[in-house]
Amino acid sequence: MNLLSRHTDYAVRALLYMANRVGERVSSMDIHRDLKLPRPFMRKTLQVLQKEGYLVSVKGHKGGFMLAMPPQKIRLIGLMRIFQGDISLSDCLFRKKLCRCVAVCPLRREIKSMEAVLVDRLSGVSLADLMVR
Amino acid sequence: MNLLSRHTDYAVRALLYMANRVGERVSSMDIHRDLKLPRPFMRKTLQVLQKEGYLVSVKGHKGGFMLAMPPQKIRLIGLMRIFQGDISLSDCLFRKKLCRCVAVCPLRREIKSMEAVLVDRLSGVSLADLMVR
DNA sequence: TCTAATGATACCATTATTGTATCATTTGTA
DNA sequence: TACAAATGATACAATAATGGTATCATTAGA
Ligand code: FES
Ligand code: FES
Repeated sequence: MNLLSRHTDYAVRALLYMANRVGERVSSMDIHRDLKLPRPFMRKTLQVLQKEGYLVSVKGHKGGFMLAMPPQKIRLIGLMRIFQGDISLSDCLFRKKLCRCVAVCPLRREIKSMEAVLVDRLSGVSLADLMVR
Repeated sequence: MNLLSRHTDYAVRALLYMANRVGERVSSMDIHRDLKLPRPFMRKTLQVLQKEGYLVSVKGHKGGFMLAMPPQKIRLIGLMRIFQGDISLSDCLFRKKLCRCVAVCPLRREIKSMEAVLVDRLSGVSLADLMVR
């Protein structure tokens, strides 16, 4: 099971890269060169991060990106939500609900429990945590 | 996030249907008629269930399927494993690992914890549980 | 003014999932 | 015995999600 999409994956890597170069302007070219991520695709990732307020961008020659907030504030769950939508498991695991009334569903408590744990664990992870490796 | 594939979904529905008709032979046509599942596709689902030992099949005229075990023994996690493979979150959430050495990864404990909860919760759910709705 | 960068967007490719069709084989029944 | 109704096996097709490329306009430093 794949919890992260490429966009999320690349976002973390790119942000991590920039977190290690605070103060510098980092271009998509830099990241591409050093991290070997497919440039045009990852460029879109960065643009989204900029729109979402995670990055500050400077256009033009010698332009590039910089973190818009400290690594402690960037949390994995936030990035996942941006690129993969809400990680809710919804009311029912099935495509069309199985039980007459969701309120009586014997699976509901399990579903909510799983959901809570996932969100909780992922919320606990910040970019800063990943820097200390 | 979608935890169940169509095959798993259909498997549960079909098995549930049969669990309510113990002793009878249920054909794919019956299920199709009553549950409105796409027949050729769901037929494959049934064939897999047969191969995996969940169903006994009888070929020929008036043939069909029957549960090969009591509903208490059929667990959601088992069906998921068959149709969707292991639900392991693997060692690293990322496509290529982020950390020098997985052993030092700060995410590992979270990953394992999430995995354990998922498997645990899903293991707790049997077909019998879903019948009482 | 040239060049190297981002912004925006349209398009393409790949893969996974979902679904259909077909034919061989089996078996109850008229 | 022939027919019909079922599964077994398998190949094929459609769809959707994901991943990736290309292009052009705009911006700004040298
Ligand atoms: S409503 Fe979905 S399993 Fe009960
Ligand atoms: S090895 Fe994957 S995040 Fe650490």
